[in-house]
Amino acid sequence: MENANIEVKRHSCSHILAAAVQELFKGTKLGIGPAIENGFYYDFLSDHKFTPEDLKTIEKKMQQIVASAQPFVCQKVSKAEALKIFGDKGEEFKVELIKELPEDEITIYTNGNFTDLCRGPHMEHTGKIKHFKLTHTAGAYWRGDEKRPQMQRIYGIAFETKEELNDYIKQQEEAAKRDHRKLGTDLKLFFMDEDIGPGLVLWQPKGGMLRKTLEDWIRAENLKRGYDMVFSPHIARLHLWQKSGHANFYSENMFSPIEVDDQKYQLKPMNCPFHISIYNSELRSYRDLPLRLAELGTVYRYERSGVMHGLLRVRGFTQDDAHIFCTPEQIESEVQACFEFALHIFKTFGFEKYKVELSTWDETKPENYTGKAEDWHRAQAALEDVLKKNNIPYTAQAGEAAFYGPKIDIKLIDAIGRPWQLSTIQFDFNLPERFDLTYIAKEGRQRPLMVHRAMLGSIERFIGILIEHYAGLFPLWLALVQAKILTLTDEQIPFAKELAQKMREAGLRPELDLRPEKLGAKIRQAHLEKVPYTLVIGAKEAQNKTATIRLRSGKNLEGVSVDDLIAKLSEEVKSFSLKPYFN
RNA sequence: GCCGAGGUAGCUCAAUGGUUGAGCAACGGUUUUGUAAACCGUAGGUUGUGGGUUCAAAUCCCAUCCUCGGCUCCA
Repeated sequence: MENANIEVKRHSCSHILAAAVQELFKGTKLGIGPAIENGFYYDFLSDHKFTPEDLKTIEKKMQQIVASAQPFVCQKVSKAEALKIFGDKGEEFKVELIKELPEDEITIYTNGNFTDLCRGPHMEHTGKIKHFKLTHTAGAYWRGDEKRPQMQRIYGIAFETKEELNDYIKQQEEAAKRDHRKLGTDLKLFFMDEDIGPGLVLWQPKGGMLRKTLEDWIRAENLKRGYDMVFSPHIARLHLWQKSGHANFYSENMFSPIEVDDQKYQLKPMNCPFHISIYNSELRSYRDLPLRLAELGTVYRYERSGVMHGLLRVRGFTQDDAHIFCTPEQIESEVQACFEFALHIFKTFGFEKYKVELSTWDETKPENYTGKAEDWHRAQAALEDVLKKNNIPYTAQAGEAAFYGPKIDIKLIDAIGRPWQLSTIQFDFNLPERFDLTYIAKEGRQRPLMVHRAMLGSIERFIGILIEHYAGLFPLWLALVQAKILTLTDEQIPFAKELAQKMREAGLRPELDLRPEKLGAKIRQAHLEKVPYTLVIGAKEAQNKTATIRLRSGKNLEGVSVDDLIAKLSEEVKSFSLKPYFN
């Protein structure tokens, strides 16, 4: 009830915004202005460039419209009348929309001097909307088509109460604090260098440790599940990509070829053709299947310059890629295993907010796809089945499959609510044909099915998401530095070093802070570095071979014996626990 | 790629046409310290890069690179 109401209010807000803009900037043409999550926007075409100062002026004008409590008047008009009304005003975009409306009767809403094409409903008058704020402007193509004119979009937020509005603003500020780009700099994890190039990541030692830990883990998980680890080069003859078809249908996303000895080589945008070559390097029997080839494969893709985003969208990244070659009978169990793998990952890292999408073909246009209809049906049924069996809510996206096969995608929501794709399980009916993959079965030569899958998606993106998910407070097994050992005076240096060595020997990652600083300063430093456990070593501790553990919460545990400390920490690491053992 | 906003010390920011500055970090010294910042000092910059206007440019203009917010596209 309340929700429906706020939607209406947000939508009314966009009308008030448009009214204010048209009054302040004569000749501004209107695009569309819907309600969105948390607010609204309106698209405008104007010679004037809207600045942040303009937003303040527009907001003031909006407040005036609110104060004058103009009624929203709904009128039903014929299509012809509507075309005349908006045509006379020169609202070419509205005219285009009206022409496409199937109905003959069209509703328009008027408040004050402002009239807009609109399905409604609205509040009874403009005075009902109080708690809104214009936030930012952006460019947006008319109807999302980059060949059409680009308009200026003004975004705003709107809530029922002032408290909700302020809470939202505060929440956005909190989210900004856990932005992985900010934490990446603060915690010295990674950075980009102008001299190296956009979308190309440099990992500093702390970020490198995090990455190595994650990579070791995912390798081990792959091996547990019957994958074989392979390696492949970063470039290959352009010929390979012509054979695979990438040079044709994927060229927009590829770096230009490199010429060597009159031969063209291509930086790899994908790992598939390499794994296929490995498959083809031996004569395969049905007994070899399923064959699961996995690689942390670094790929390079040309991303348009405006789309890079920290670690979440880069030009060079490492996929935890694998290709499964199997018989038709093995599809169900392989898909099930992949999906369980994905769920295991999400559970391990404590991800709860994600959405699953099933993309299938458009049954009416089989000519747009490669592969046999029976393979499509079987694969799609297997994908759908596994989602149903596991009771996973999902969005079915008919017609969204790639031309080469159906897929399941899992997207995670970042700190400010944007979705990012991580896991994907895709069938590929194209490459086995192109590379003439076969295996020998009782019935003779058969074509294997191929499943392409990435679980983390890419190491870069996954770490970006992890940083935001934990706000930099990594669980012990992933923590760059697991315990920071602080000495009170120089007297304790030998014991501190001994403790650090014992921890290292147990496979833990300690770091020493032996500076002649006050304890408070060292504590503060360790806190800012978001170290899970801070170990304070004074005369007492050195004498008794103990440590005082300061937790992230600020709580202290005194007199913990070195052996107990190491045993518990090792246990915590081994269990991949999301909760600290000492708390 | 497109629209818009930006780029000043390692980090966060100040300086609106008139000698680039502060805090933190770094370095040197003093302090040997019990739970979120000890004190004094030193060094650090071709203001992203290239060009132009001007007696004079971080500041104005042009180009270019990079970053950010979106659009479009995607792991």
